[in-house]
Amino acid sequence: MAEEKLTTRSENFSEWYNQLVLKADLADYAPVRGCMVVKPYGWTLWENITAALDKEFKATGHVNAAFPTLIPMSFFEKEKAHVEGFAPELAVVTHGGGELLEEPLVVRPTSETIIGYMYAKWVKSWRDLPILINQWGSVMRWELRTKLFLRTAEFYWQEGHTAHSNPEEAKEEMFRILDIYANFAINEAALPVVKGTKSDTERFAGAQITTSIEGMMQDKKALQSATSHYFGQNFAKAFEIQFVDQNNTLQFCETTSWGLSTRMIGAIIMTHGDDQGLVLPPRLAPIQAVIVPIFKTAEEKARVMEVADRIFKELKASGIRIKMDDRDNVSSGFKFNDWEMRGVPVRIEVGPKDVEKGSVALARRDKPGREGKSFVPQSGLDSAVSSLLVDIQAALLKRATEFRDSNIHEPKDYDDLKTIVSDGWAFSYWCESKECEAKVKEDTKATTRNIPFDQPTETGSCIVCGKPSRRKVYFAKAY
RNA sequence: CGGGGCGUGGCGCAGUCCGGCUAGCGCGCUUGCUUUGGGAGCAAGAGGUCGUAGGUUCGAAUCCUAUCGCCCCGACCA
Repeated sequence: MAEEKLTTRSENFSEWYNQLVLKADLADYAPVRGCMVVKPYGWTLWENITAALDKEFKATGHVNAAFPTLIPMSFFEKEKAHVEGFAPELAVVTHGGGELLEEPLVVRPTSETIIGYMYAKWVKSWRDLPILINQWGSVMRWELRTKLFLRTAEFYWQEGHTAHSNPEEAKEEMFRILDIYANFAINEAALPVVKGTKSDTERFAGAQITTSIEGMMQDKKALQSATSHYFGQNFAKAFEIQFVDQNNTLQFCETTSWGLSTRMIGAIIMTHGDDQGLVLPPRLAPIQAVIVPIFKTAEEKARVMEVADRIFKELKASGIRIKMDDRDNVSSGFKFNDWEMRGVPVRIEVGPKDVEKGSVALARRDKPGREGKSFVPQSGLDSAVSSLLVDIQAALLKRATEFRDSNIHEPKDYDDLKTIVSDGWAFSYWCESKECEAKVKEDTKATTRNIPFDQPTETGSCIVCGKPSRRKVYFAKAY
């Protein structure tokens, strides 16, 4: 329950975020360092996210399965880059049943290895391909610096793992999924994201190509919101995932993996939230509209509740996720603030005056105060609320897109780049060398986020070294 | 891992330097009455091995030793 004012975003963005997560009732700190409890309200939001994605995965031919949490340590040593990437953050089980284990077991930080092992068992012929499996679950990475939803030791996600007979099909899969992520982010979460390819240094451990969607948070830092990887034959060779093709030749598979996590919730918070609290996109909000009845006397209560109950039933019947706040131990003013903290898109106030006039007060969460409040007739309220939800969804995307666009700049020279990334994203030509990337990071703490797919046709020169460059990249400080 | 800070009712803190009666305060919680259109008021209550263990002392939240944990700041990560 919300009881006090939030630290404002301008005072301390990080503190604003920490307080908001707790006060909006999304999650709480668990007794184990770096672990979180996702509370029912936060989990319902996650369920709405998973439902939308799961539908798209299935529509594109994927099926769900479950692989074990524990993975033999030796599996990680089979792919060199993979083990080097993940070794520092593995949690390892050394004992079972009171006995020291012969081989330590890793609590999965991601499942490429065990799934690769299983795929090797399952794939014999080109007829077995492609394999398109997704898993919903949690993974563990021993993080040193944690933050609820953005970086916790254990987090929830989906990981898709596919095996194909040729590189074209595998790459197509990688791009198909990235599109699903981007469309989800834009259309469901109202997050304007950029799609692109990661640089060599930012690539996933063991991948040949990593693509990502990147969003800009209100502090102008970038947040990688989902990734889709093409592995080539790296994991197929490490785990001997082989098939006999139509010409009776033994071939290695081409594999991919892709994931989207509860970090998405962090992106929603930091993109849409304001100083009153959480602001949820209507399509994902656990509660889309809340009714706050207002009355003084028992006689008023009877009249108000009759109308409020009728409205509740009507809106529910029209498919709106609606909540009646009939608590009698807190004031109406408290309820207004409370639901604003939780980010409910629409509030419907019903008081004695509304009963007389046949109206209600509608307040939209994306425009706090008087500006977002209007008085509408009770008749036809279901369609009024439905269209308001659509308006809010669109307004959130528009606002976030304008914010992002007004904070991406093209630097004239290297000094200009330094200035830009101190408070925004820089978009510029880059020669794609590790050296220039490292120099920017050292000078500014900004990293390359991704190289967007949409590129100008003409070439340019690297913003760091001046060498001829084919593509532009986003530089930004990132979470 | 390096640097800084903190452990006292559910939460936020005071008290610790300089040991002393029954460990306080705010918020929240319970009950009752009055309230309710932007974070209500009054009254009466419940709730604490002072992180843990050991030591010094007539007496320890306070002094000593050890230990555990958490938060913040610096190198990797969805």
